[in-house]
Amino acid sequence: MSSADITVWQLYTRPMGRWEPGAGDRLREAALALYLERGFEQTMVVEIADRAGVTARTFFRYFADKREVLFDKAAEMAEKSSAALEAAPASASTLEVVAAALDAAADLIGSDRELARQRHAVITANAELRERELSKLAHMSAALADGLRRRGIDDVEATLAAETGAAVYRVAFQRWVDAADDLDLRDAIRQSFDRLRTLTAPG
Amino acid sequence: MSSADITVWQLYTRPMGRWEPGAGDRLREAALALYLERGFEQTMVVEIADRAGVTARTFFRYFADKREVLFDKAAEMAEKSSAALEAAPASASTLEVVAAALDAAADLIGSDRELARQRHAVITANAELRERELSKLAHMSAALADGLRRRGIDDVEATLAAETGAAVYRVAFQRWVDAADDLDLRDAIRQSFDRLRTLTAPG
DNA sequence: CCGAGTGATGTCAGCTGATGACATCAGCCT
DNA sequence: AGGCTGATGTCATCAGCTGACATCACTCGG
Repeated sequence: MSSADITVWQLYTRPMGRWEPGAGDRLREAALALYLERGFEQTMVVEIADRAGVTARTFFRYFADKREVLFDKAAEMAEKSSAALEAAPASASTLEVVAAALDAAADLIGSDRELARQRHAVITANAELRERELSKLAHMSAALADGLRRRGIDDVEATLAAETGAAVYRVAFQRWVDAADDLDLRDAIRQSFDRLRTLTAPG
Repeated sequence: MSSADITVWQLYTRPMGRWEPGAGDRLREAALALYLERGFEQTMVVEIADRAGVTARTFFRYFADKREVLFDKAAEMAEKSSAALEAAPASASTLEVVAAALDAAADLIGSDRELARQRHAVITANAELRERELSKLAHMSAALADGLRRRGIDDVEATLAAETGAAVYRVAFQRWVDAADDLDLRDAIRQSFDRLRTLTAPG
């Protein structure tokens, strides 16, 4: 790294240690900012790394690929919702359990809609990122299905319930992001579930 | 291309024309065979091209990327199911229309289970390919939702019905591929729909 | 207080996927 | 015959990604 590449944090906030801590967070912030400014494809990994004050090699030590920098918190979401599913009362119906899991997921990202909007704008603008998002949601769905099976629900019903839950979440999230008023994400999920029941009800 | 790279078809079946026709099909076959033999990541594009008797540059003229060679027929599936949706009687309920669309899709791939199994084995073995498959299914779901909206169904219900249909299809396809007996894909879809109705029914 | 060990990072070399620019040439059309 | 077209080959180049190894501030036991 040449001296011309020294960034602001290096000049002003170098308290101790050989490197500034929090490289992962700096990379996440830098990536989101650049993806917003210039688009995902037009942003090179070395540029993200430069803005974060590290090398491209370090980027790939934190994130498996250029997309993952926007998604690595999704694992946490899957864990929390699985835990909520585990904690649901035994008396709850399959869909009630799924609803509880989605509520827990909503708690995690429902608090900062502006951040969610930025992320969503970047992701919807690029096919590779849309693919990765689908993949993460599918992973969450698979985790939920596993949890349901552990509750003794048979395989087909578990898979179907989890996939349906994912569909409900997708619809609710979209509505929440698009909403002009201050809609609560959990309310959107509940309403989405109600629509599903209407849809599949006879008549 | 050196003479050492000349493949069998070039030696024996060169009837006329500068190049053997059907390069796209040859590339599809070569790719599936190699992905099965050695795995997706371990197969290089140049190897697929060699087996098909073309160069890697030609591979990328037929397919946008290394994954797409397994998926470019999915567009046809989306078209056929959209057409079936269009053709459904006006009296049909939302879910009945979706079911008709899925039936049309099933017609396209339900006839060759062995091919479907090979493709499925390759795809499930690799994360990038699973991502792409989700992406294709999402594309089909979006097309179905569009068709439903054109029928006057409101946005949320259309999206929800299409996503639910995709979930039903996913479950049915998995069961069909795993089945030991000669299950019909369309029957599997119908049964999957029945399970959904049971699931969302009160009680 | 010193020397070995640790861990995060840098440096370097290299492979593979992917793309643009241009050349080639069989077959077709006039 | 001669030019046009379209599919393909050739070449150069870049960006994503990875393995191997070096570096060096910090830590900890002696």
